[in-house]
Amino acid sequence: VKAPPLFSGLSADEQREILAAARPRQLKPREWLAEQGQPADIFALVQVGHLKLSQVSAAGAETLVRFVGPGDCFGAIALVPASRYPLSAIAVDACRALTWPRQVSGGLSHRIPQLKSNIFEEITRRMTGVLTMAQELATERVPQRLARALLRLAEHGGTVTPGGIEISHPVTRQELAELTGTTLFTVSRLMSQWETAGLLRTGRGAVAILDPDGLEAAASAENE
Amino acid sequence: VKAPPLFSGLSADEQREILAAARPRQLKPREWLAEQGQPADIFALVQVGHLKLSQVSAAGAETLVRFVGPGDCFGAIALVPASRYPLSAIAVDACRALTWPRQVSGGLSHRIPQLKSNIFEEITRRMTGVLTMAQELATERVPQRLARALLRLAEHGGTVTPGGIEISHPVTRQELAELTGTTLFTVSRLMSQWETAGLLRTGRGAVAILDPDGLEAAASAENE
DNA sequence: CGTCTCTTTGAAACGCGTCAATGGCTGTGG
DNA sequence: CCACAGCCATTGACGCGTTTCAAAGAGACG
Repeated sequence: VKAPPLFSGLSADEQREILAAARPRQLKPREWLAEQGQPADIFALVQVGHLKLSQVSAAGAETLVRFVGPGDCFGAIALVPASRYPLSAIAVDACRALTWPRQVSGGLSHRIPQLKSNIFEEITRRMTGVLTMAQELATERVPQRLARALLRLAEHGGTVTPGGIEISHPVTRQELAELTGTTLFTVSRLMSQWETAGLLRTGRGAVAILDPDGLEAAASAENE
Repeated sequence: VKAPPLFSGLSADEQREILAAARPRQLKPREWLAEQGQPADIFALVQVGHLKLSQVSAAGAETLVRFVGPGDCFGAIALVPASRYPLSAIAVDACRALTWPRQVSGGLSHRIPQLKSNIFEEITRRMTGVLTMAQELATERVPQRLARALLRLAEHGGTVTPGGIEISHPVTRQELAELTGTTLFTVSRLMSQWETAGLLRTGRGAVAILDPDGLEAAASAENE
């Protein structure tokens, strides 16, 4: 496990102080770490496993915002007083995370300005990510959005194997659909098409990308 | 002009210090304040007029993210070292804004932690805004997205007149289309439909909402 | 008064959502 | 060890919402 970007620029003493204040937590698959609409109590850093962040609209539609893997943090909004989570965080596999209650994280980020800056930087990174996501939803077609989503998943949390880049956590068609703003049917159709074209391999809840460049081409192609 | 949320919780002295460090700037319509991809040099607070924040994708498609009106700030990313603007800021009408170069805003936010917290809070607010925007793009139909976008514009920067709530800056069909992820044709069709239904009044680059509740109903209706 | 930008409306094509039915993998209990 | 139940995935047919393309009208501005 390498040092997460959250700790960059911090002295060993500071890192120790932060770690000492953390409360480790184990999560079973499908267990909730945060619930949309509830007070934003904790800030968390995932060490092992993956969370999925999803949002349900007033109409009841579910959207998947992103996956949070080892070294990624979640819940920066907990640093803002009296805030509530805009989305829910659910473990997709067995998970270990460090958590800091609001009071503690607030105190730490106050005492260690560099930590606050790191979280600030992380937030702006996330912001540009969400912006490009919105951009794609607004302007691109389903095949391109799906291809890009797969490439991002592979790049962010993929493990390289002889058989291609495997996405290192379970992903269902339904989840890919919620991530790209489409239906599981369309996802299924596109992925079997790509599988016969030799671009990727799929299993139940698993995806491996064989030909990233080919997918990239599918992502930028205007017409099939 | 009332105090912007950016200054909340700051002492008069602190506010004076911040204002003293600002560089006022005048913008003509269509003038650029920031350009996507360029180093994020300045943080800005709009006093008069409106900016539009828009993003162009690699494919050349243009998306409108939001409008920035009096009291709103822009460019929090300038507080992050070596960052670049993820979008462009362009004046839609005559504009006056206070601007702080990166060095200055960085120093101020370092010296005045409350200012940094305010900007942090603003960022998280923007984040949840962009998240619901993505949510809507992913799950809702064009009429609902457009109705909501109009209601938001009216709520955020609308002026109440005897003839309804007017959106206080020029907005073209094209811009509404870029805001909602559709085409100006569809926007035009929907708006003339709503105009004959008595929900709103339109002119060239102007919109006034007559019946917010009616629009709200159109926004939540599953089928027409 | 002419030009440019913004807007309207129509008709046709198509992407993709929707519904329905089937098939396969996984884990569980007899 | 086999059978069942439940979840996940596949595939087809159909219909509707939107985009696309074309062409013309209406304000605004110099």
